[in-house]
Amino acid sequence: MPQHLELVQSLRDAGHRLTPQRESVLAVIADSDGHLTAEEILARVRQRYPYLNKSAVYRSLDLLTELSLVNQTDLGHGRVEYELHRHPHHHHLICRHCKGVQQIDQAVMNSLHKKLEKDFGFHADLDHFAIFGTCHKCRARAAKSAKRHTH
Amino acid sequence: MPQHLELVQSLRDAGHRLTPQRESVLAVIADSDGHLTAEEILARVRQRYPYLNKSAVYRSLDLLTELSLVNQTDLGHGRVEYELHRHPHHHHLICRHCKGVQQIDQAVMNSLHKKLEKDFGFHADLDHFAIFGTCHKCRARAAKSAKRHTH
DNA sequence: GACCTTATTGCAACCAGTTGCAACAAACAT
DNA sequence: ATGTTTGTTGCAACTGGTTGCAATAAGGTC
Repeated sequence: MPQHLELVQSLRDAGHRLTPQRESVLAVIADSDGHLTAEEILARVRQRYPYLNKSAVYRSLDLLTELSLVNQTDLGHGRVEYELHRHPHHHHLICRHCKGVQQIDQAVMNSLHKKLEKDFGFHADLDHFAIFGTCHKCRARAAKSAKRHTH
Repeated sequence: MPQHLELVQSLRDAGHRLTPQRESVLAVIADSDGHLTAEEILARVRQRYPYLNKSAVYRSLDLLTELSLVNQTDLGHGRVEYELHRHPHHHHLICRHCKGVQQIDQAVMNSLHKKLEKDFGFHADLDHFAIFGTCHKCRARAAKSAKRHTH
């Protein structure tokens, strides 16, 4: 069974209706292996199904995210990026200063994930996480110019 | 020395100009102990300094965040919330289903923080983190209705 | 197949936040 | 004090995303 039909089945099993809009959005995401913005998804869907409103795209994406079929990631580019929820995941370290993005492995989160599960019964969506901070290059640069708290 | 003057000093030490706009924004945040939205900040600043544009507020907040004087948190309320960067921090577990927010202690992040520092030289802003996922109540509920992948 | 219920869509107005650019003013030098 | 430099602001237009509501259509029932 093609992947997106399997996903469509998850949708229906969860009690949601299958509309051509939703099916197209899901198919486009399943066909792509990278991140897609909502605008890209809208454009691609319209190639095969031109009757699509942007509200429907956003609403579909929110639903698919809620069902854990899709990941939403804000990499600080001013728009959210969407992709199929896959295993294993990776995460992103994003520098607030130089805007650089560095990919890191899922494994880094394993112990945190377990801890949240154990201590709080909370199932965290730690797949495809965006962590903001300062990369080692920018830290060195900042240390020079900052003479704070030395008075 | 009052707190916000100390913060003002950090601004100047980092090579930025001190404008009445920035000073007012910082003073308002330093005066409040909870989260403030940009709109609330704008309204409060205008009580003491009416000549303030919303762009200046957002630009000030971005700068203050970059200097680690302020935290920005997206708790899923549709707008970002701002507050003074304080120690020790806390974090939030936010349920995507019931939208419930649960506060957890900074300590949960300690080992992750150290690992990112050690392995990647990355200084993560893990203070005031928002972690989305599913709380234990909603997990139980979801397990019932989802018959996915059982075919 | 026709009917009914109610989830979903399209639309247009809206909201939070961003941007390009000309006008302005902090900080520094004279 | 005055002038110069250049970082910062105000403004208005814009962007990505959301919302309320009437119209539509998916999926179930007979």
